[in-house]
Amino acid sequence: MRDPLLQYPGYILRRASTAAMAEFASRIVVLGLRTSEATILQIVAENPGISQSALGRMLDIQRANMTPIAARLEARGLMRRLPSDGRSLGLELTDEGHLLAEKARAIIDTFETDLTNRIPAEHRAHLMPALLALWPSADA
Amino acid sequence: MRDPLLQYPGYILRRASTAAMAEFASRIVVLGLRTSEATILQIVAENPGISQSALGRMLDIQRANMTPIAARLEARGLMRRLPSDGRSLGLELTDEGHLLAEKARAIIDTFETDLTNRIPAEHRAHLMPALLALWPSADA
DNA sequence: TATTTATGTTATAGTCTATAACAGTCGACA
DNA sequence: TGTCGACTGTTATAGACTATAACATAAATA
Repeated sequence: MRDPLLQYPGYILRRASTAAMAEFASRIVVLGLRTSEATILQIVAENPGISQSALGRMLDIQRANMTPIAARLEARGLMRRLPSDGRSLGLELTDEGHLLAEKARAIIDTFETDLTNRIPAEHRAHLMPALLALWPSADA
Repeated sequence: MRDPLLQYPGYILRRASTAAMAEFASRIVVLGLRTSEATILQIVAENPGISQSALGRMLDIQRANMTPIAARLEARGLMRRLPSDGRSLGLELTDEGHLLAEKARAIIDTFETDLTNRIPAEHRAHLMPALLALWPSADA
C-alpha cells in the first residue's frame, strides 16, 4: 500500500491543508461559525466599511457567493451592511459581532500556535515564505 | 484593506493550497479528470488489487463517497472492480486506465515542477518536511 | 457458535464553488 | 451633458465534495 504521490509537494500541500482545515473547522464550530465566517469577521473588524465586493476579492470569494454569506452574518446580528454609494454595501461589525470576532481570534491564535509547534524547529521559519511564493494573490 | 490573518501559517496554508488545487484542476481537466480521479489512478496503478475501502482510507475519502467515484471510473472503462473476497472489491486499471494514468502522471510531474520552481531556493528543501509534520496521516 | 467488526451500497443533506443573467449605479470621456 | 462601459449586488442554478445514517452481507474473533 504505497502512495506514489507522497514525493510531491503539491500533493502534500493539499493533504496537509485539508487536514488542518478540518481540525480548525471542528474548533471554530463551537462558536457557531464556519471557517469562512470566522475569516470574514476578522477582516471586517480590521477594515470597517469594506465593501462586499472588495471583501470577496480579498478572499477569492465571488460576488454571487458573497451575498448569502453576508446576509447570514447580518441576519445573525453580527454584521451591518450599509449602502456607501448607490451600489456598494459597506460592511461593519455590530457590538455582538466584535465580541464574537474576538472569541474567534482567540481560537485562531491557539490553533495557529498548535500548528506551528508541530513543525520541527529547523523548518519553521521557512514555511511561511515558501507558502507565500505559492500563493500568487499574496502580492504584499 | 489589510488582511490581519496574513501572519498565520495555517491561513496561508489554506489559501496557497486552494490556489494550487485550482490551478492543478484546470490542467488535469483536459484529460477529463478531476483531481481526486487523477490521484486514484496513480494509486491504483501502483497498488493493483487494493480494495475500495483501503483506497478510501489512504485518501481520507469515506466508503460511502468512494462508491460513486469508483463506479464512475469503471463506467468510463478505466478501472475494474473485482470481488476479492465476499465483501471486498479489488481495484485494478484497464489498459485504457493505465494509458490515462500515464498521461495524468506527466501533467502531475510538470505541475509539481512548476510549483517547486516558484519556491525561493533557500526555502525549497524545507517545505516538504514542514508540511508532512502538519499532516498527521503521513505516518511514514 | 455468537458477537463484533468490516465492506460496499443507497439515500440524503450540507457546504463550497462556478456561471449566467439581471437591474441599478458609477465613472470616464467624447 | 449624455452615452457607454465597467462595477455592485442579487437571484437562480448546477456541480463537486463531504458527512451521516441505515442496510445487507461477509469476515473475524471471542
